[in-house]
Amino acid sequence: MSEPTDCGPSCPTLGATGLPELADLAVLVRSTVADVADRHDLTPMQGRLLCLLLDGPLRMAELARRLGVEKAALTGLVDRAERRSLVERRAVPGDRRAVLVALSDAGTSAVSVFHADAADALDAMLGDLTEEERAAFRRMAATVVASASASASASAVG
Amino acid sequence: MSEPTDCGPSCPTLGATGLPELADLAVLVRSTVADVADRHDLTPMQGRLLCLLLDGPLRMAELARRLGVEKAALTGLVDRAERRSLVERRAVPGDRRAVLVALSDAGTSAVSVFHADAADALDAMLGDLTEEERAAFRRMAATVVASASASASASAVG
DNA sequence: TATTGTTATACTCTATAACTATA
DNA sequence: TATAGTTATAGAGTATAACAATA
Repeated sequence: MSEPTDCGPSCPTLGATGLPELADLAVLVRSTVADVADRHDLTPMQGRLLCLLLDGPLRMAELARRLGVEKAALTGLVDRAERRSLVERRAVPGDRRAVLVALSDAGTSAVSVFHADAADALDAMLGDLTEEERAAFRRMAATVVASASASASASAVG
Repeated sequence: MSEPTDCGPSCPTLGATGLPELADLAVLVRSTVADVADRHDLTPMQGRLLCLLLDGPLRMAELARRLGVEKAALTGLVDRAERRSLVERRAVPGDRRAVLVALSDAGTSAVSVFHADAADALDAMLGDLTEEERAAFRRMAATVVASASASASASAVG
């Protein structure tokens, strides 16, 4: 009989989901954010979409790129968000093919409370770590995300 | 005009997805695991399902609980995995209502390579951290996940 | 011709409610 | 009656391919 969990000295321990700690953490973060979104009557994806628009309107193509979905999928996401009056489509002066997606007033209100609550919930998730650990953890998370973005850009260029 | 990203001294910086570092990290982990699953012709959810069965067969109810989905949703997940010959439904001696879900031979092969590749990919994701940082990071991730599981059990009991 | 976005289609994942079979 | 699981239904999210309009 094989022993699936005994895969060598560097084998990541099987956690709650049978995957490495990092995968378990991601599942936990996801469900935490999903709960917050749910309390604000948003889907998790709508939460992400609205958060991306906090800094200003974006074109469909750019939004799709940042969300990591195909443009055809984004059409549906924006359709549903627009139907719920969270965002609006605007024309781009000078290019009649393009579409700018912007937060509506309702979307702006919704996303500010959602963003604050999500940040609080994720903060609370780290409650068992010391202040120093939390800071280190966030810094390392940011490092990892940044280096991943960097290699993504690099492979897109090269 | 409001400045959505300026929400006070403890405001988590808007990252790649407009959410805190932890949310960005979760998105990154998710997409990394999804890529690995895709290379093995699995959906990410099938990957999780199979990993949970690595330690042995589980009942539908227990599997649903561990995956964090409703039992009705699990029926579909198991249907599709069974249709692809990754898992099989077995009878539970002594309770003819119950169903045990077990890895098939094909599922066992599939999950071992998937699990190893996912672990490697997540390891590689931490490549920009030092050895000590990686260890600390994994330990903190495990702590956070464990304390979340603990409070989940506590609220289920109390 | 190339680019921007939408439509058409098909799937996975998910929840809720109603149901069947068994305990 | 209570529990284990399925069926029915509806909707979100996703990809691929084909398309329209504009550049």
